[in-house]
Formats: sequence, structure tokens, C-alpha cells
Amino acid sequence: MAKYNFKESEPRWQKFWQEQNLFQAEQTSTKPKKYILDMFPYPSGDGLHMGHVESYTATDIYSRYWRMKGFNVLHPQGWDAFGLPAENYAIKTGVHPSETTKKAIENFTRQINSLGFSYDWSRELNTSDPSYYKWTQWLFLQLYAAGLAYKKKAKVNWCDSCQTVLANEQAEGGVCDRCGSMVVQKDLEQWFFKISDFIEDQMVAGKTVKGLLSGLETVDWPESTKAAQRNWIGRSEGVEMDFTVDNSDQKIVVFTTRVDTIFGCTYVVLAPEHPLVSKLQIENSTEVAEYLATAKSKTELERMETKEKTGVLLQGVTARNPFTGVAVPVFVADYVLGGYGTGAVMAVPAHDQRDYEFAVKYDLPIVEVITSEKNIAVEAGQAFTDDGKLINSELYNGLHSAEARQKMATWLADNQKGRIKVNYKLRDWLISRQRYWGAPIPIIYCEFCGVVPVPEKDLPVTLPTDVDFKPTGESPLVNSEAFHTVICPLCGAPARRESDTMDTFVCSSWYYLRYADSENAEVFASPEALKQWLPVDVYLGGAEHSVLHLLYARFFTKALQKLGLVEFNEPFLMLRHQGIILGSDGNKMSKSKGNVVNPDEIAKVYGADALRLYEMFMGPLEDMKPWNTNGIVGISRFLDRMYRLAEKIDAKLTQTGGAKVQSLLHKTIKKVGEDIEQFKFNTAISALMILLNELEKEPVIATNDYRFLALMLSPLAPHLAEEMWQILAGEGSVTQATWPMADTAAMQDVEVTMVVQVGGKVRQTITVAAGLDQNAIMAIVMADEVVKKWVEGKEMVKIVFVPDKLINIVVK
RNA sequence: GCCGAGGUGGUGAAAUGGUAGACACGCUUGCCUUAGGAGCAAGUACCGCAAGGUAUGCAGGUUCAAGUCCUGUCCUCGGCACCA
Repeated sequence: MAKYNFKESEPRWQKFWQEQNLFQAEQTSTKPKKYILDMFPYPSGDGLHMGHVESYTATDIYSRYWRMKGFNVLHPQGWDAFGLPAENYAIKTGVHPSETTKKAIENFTRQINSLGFSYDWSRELNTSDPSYYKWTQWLFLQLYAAGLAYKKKAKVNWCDSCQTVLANEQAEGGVCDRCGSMVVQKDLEQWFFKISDFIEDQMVAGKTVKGLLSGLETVDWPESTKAAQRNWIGRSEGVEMDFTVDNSDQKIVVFTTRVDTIFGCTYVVLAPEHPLVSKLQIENSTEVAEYLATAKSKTELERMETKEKTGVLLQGVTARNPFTGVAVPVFVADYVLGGYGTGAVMAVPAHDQRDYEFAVKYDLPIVEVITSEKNIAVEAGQAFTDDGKLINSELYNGLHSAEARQKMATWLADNQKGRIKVNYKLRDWLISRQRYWGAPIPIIYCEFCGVVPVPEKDLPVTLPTDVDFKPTGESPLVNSEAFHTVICPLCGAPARRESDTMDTFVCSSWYYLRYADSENAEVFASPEALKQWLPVDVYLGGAEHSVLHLLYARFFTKALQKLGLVEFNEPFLMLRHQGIILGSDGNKMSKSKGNVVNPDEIAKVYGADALRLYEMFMGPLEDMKPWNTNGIVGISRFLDRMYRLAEKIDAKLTQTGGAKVQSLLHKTIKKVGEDIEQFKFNTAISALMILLNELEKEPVIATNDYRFLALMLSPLAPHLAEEMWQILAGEGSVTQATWPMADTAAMQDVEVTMVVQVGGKVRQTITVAAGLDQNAIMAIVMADEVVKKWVEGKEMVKIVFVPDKLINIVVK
């Protein structure tokens, strides 16, 4: 029998599957549905990398498996095609982004098909196609009409090198996500989505719907991803309270989570951006102005790197502690952030490390009001920041922190000096970008009518294609007269078109809805199609999207639910991440490190099945794993041996081997199915290897048993499985066959190996008939020479018996 | 600092509280040959001649029995971070 020739076989089957249209989801079906989705790729010029292959293989196995189990599977693929790299490339070379993108998509498509992935290409979508972004714009208008998209002047992150603003999520640590250059703060008019409206649960059409926080409890997602989102949202409960300013009608509102420490407040601090700084009567206003100027000139990064606390006393200004009525000095200092809480804090040096450092530097009083109940020694030079028992706090003395917080909040409310307040770190989502290669924001500015949404009939607002990509460093949209100059849809006066485009994350926040009905020209997706397919049952992609894409997509779903456009609350019921595949040197694959392994090259040498299987065999899907080309030969051998096992097929034989082999076979059927359902592909493959090792010891193989192998391999190594199916002269394609049922009766062991322990230590193993009771086993064991030796002369205290597994004789 | 996930052979890794290291790579020895990115057989945690003992980051604990459960501690990776 000839060796398995993947080079000939793989393209042949890929063509066959395409021609037979085997992977198209059924529009009408009585089968249960399963929507299995990959995060769609950005079609970069570099082509597919190992991480794509890992993720797409996992969902492919999963999809093929559920099809064999009789499910109507929707497994689509598309392109997240807008974005900066194509535009920057255009500015550098003059090649239009649509051309670059088109080429990249062709290459991606070729690569994906060459690995035998079973996508339903009839639903392919491309976010840069007007037929898609028409609906991105339409959805924007729905949000605008509902007040969920708004424009405001705000301090925003600006990247000078990318010439655009960035979302907070894209400017973490004061550095541009894309190019790594320093982000500066600018005051600009920008478009925002009101993501902050959806943090908590709310009433929609008389029903409570889950917000971004509590919704996390309803989905099957990795704990780390849920935690990252909670972290990013940054909910904290506390109180806001008013410090009245002496000789003024102003008051300083501070936010704190530790109102229990209020009696230790010895000063108040305003952020440099705080509006009161310019309103108060300050004696040393020149000094303060100088401080504000230096604080403003610092970049985010500098401000964070400076450990030393700085600030200036506002001379002539004092504020009154709402509880004690005591006057305290007021400072302006940049360790207080303008953008969080009220931009003002009460300082309690004894119980807050930052306030402590500041107080030491400026020689301010430190008053202890909390003592540890656990007798923990407070380190010298440190504030005691734990909860404890109150002291020096008048009638609150002796209370525990938690108790005191409640009572104090009540007192504040009763006396109208404060209120319970919840703060969040999450800001509204800044979605406008000063770039060309994105979906235009469908807004027109009219001198008379103001902000006018583009009428639905005029959608899509298409990108001008006749623009010049001269390397000016600026988006060509800015200079496109034809694009800018429009007529106001309301009054007909000359008007100006919004020239900003939307963040690409807007496009990817709803694409999973479009797959349900990707060809529809009337609506973004029909209610029937949405009802048939959504929500997504299983979603797979990189953990780097834990906050950005996944949070935005959840927001979009919740917003559309509120608008009555979808009927569900969470878009992705189950989420898994593929782990990063590192280079063989243990570093992240990168061109500069020269450790990149190209999937095309590997597939050429070992075949698509071997590449797919090896990536799954390397370890748990979610783990980070170093690539090792040597390891793939083990998989190659396994596939060859599977194929060659056919040489032993004896058509007259009804079953391979004895009861033991049959038991293993059916146990394997059960295990492989269970493992695939749990994304444990590594152990599914090893189970098949164990089975193969056993079957190879048999002189002859029954046709039906070989058939089981082909069926089990079909999701994992689909090309080889088809070839094996042909050897059996099976009907049609194994891809359309039904997943085998494990025979429970055959799985019963006739003989078992039992462990014999004496005093908890393994002393002997015995092979006995299955199902023997304790007495029978004891009789066998006590006759055993080795066991006798260990038990001799000792008193048997207890026998622990686990049927068919273990017997432990506890001796004294 | 806070939150999350982890620490098991030379390597990638297995293990519903029940024989730790399955499966695979690599390595050692042998066989075979249509010299192929072959195939087959045996072996491969550590100490010990053996009997046996020791091993899942470290220290304790629970249990007849712990990689697995509990307490503490160290380290690695990921996210957030002057968030009051």
C-alpha cells in the first residue's frame, strides 16, 4: 500500500467540499443551531500566522464535530478590513488601501482554504465594503437618535505620529497602541458612544436587563477576561461630601471610599484641572499659576513616572470638614487626577499612603483615627490603610470601619452634606478618528440647522476613491473638497460633511450580527435571521481583545437591545482564547527576532492535517506554547500509521481483537467526543494515538472498526479521514457522516488492574476479573507473597476498598 | 500595590482525592532495508547491587490515601495602576 500522499489528496478534497457546498448553514432547518465564530482577522500583508491557524483549527474541529452530531452549524468568516496599516502603507507608496486590502484578502482566503477550514463563505463580509459600512453608519444614526452617540469637547488622547485621537483603551500608559509614540492631551470636539450608560442593570420595556458588570456573571468566559473587564470598568463605592470654603459661596466636593477616616482629614487637595482653582480667591495666585503650567506641560507618562509628590498651598483658602466643622488648608497637586471622581480629595495622611508622603514633605499634621484590630505593627514611614476600629472620631469611636462608613453616609445624607456615590474608571467611548480608511461618520453640519444626521436614503456615505495619497502625513479626506461640500438635507443650504471616520472597533462591534443575514440590503439583519442564529454560541480569539473589542461588542449588543433591534443581552455565550504560539526560542514570534514560522511552509512539507493536528496536540488550547518543528514529525507518523492500518483490514472480520480492544475502542469514541466538546484537543488526539498503538498489535482489523477511526478523525484531520473513508468504499463523504455512538456495553471491562496498598503505600498490583467484591479481593491479596510480607505481624486496622480500582490495608 | 492564571522529567505535556510522568518529541541499544524527512523492537524521573527509598516551587495541615483539598510563603506570566 502506498504511503499517504497529502500533496495530492488535500487539494482534491478541498475542491470537493467547496463544490459540494458542504459547509453552508441551512437557512431553514429542524436541527438545533450552533453559531461558532472566530474573531475575524485584519487582512494584513503578512498573511496568516500560527495563531490564526491555532484558533481556526479549534473552531473547525468544533464545527465539523457538531455537524456530525446533527446540528445546523453557522461557521462564517470575514474581514476586519479598515485600519491604519493599509492607510499608512498608502501614504508611503501611493497604493490605495482598497487595493492592498483586496490582495491581502485573496492571500488569506487561499491560505485558509489550503488548511481545509470548513467556513460558510456564502456569508463572507468585509467591513470596508459599502454594503457593510452602510449598516455601520445606520447603526450610528440609531445610537445618535437615541442620545447614545454625542459630540462633546473633551480632553482627548492625541497621537501626533498617527495624526488622530485615540480611545482611552488605545492609549494605555500614555503611549499610542499603534505606533508606540507618546500621546498628548488635547481639547477637541469629538464623537462619543455612551458606554457608561450600560455599566449597571437597567429597565428596558419593563424588564430588567443586565449591564456590562452583572452580565459577565451570565456568560461562560475565562475568569481572567471577566476580571480584566471588571478591572477596566473600575467600579468603586463611596460617598461624595461637601467641604464649604470659608469666606466664599463655593464648596469643594470630594469623593472617598474611606469616609470612616474623615476625622483624620488634615487637608484637601484639588487636581490642577479642577475648575475651582481659577474661581477661588488665592493670595499666591502667581505661584499657583506657575504650578498649573508645569503640571500641564507634563505628559501622562511623566506625570506617572514622577514618584515625588508636588503641590502648592492655596494661601488664604480654607475648607470646613463637614463632620467636625474644623478648617483645613487646601492644596493643588497633580497626584490628584482631574478625570476621576470629583477631581478633589480629602487627605488623610495617617491612612492613605499618597497623602502620607505628601504630608511628610509639606510638614502637615498626621492624625490617626483607625487602629488595627489584628495587632499588626504599622511599618514606620507607612500609612495604615486597612480597615480597623475607629479612634479620635467622637461618637463614632469604637465602630468598625465598615459600620462607620454606613453610619457616616447616613449622617451626611440626613444633614445634606453628602451622598452615597458610585464611581467608575470607564469613560465613554471616543469613536471619531481623523483618518481616511474607516467608515465615514454620517453627519452633516449646517450653518442654520446645526448637526444634521444624513438621511437613511442617502446611506452609505461612501469614501471618495479619487483621492491623492501623497506622503503629506495627513489623511486625504481632509483635503477632499468633493467629499466635504454638501447640501443640508433639511434646508438645502450649503453645508459641510463630517470628515472624521469611525474607530475600526465600531465596525467589529456588530459584525457577528451581520453573518446571520449578510446579503440583506434592506436591514442590517432581519429579525428572523437574528432570532435563528444569535447569540453566538462559541466565540474564539486572542486574549489581547479582553477589554477593547469584547467590551465594545457587549456594549453594542446592550445598546441595540435597548433600541429594540435585538432580543438578547450578551453577544457571546461562551468565549475561549487561543494561547500565543511562541517561536522555538521561547520568544514571541517577530520578524526582528527572526523566529517566525510560516504556516504555508509547514503545510507544504507536512500537510495541512499534520499542521492542524500538531497545533492542537502541543498543549491546552489556552496555554502559551513554544513552536517546535521537530514535534510535528510525531503527528506525521501518526497520520501515516492510521492510513496504513488499512492494510490489515479483513472484510470477513466482524470485530477487531477481543473484549479488551473493543472496550478501548468504545471508551475512545466517548473520550474523543467529550474532549472535543471541551476544547481539550490535545488529549483527544492522544486518546486516538493510544487506540492506534493497540490496534497495530492486532493481526487483522475489522472494517467497521476502521470506519470508527475515519469518523473520529474527520473533524481533526479531515483530508486523511476522507481518504480512509474511500478505502472503506463508504457512502459519499465522511464529512457528512454521523458521529459514532459509543457502545456502553462494550466499554465494560472484563479484567481490571487493581492497586494494592498497605498503609497507604503501593505494594502490589493485581489483575483480576472486574466486579469482584471486597471479600474476594481480600482473599486474593492475602495470598500474595509481597502483600503478606508487608502485613505480617501487624494489626489490620481498616480496609479501604474501591471496587475495580484499589484496596488499601491499613495496619498498625 | 490590586485583580487573574500558573509552577510536574532533557522538551511539549497527562492525571473524577486512588499506580505521578499517559501521549508525543528527543535520546540509548538492537533489528530490517525497496537508504526513507523511513519502519520495527526494547529502554529512558532520581538514589541504590538489590530489597527498597525519594520525587509534582517551598513549609506546614486534613485524609487510609494529596500534583489534586486547606493555611502560609516564594517565584513566573497576563491585566490594571497616584482611581482617593
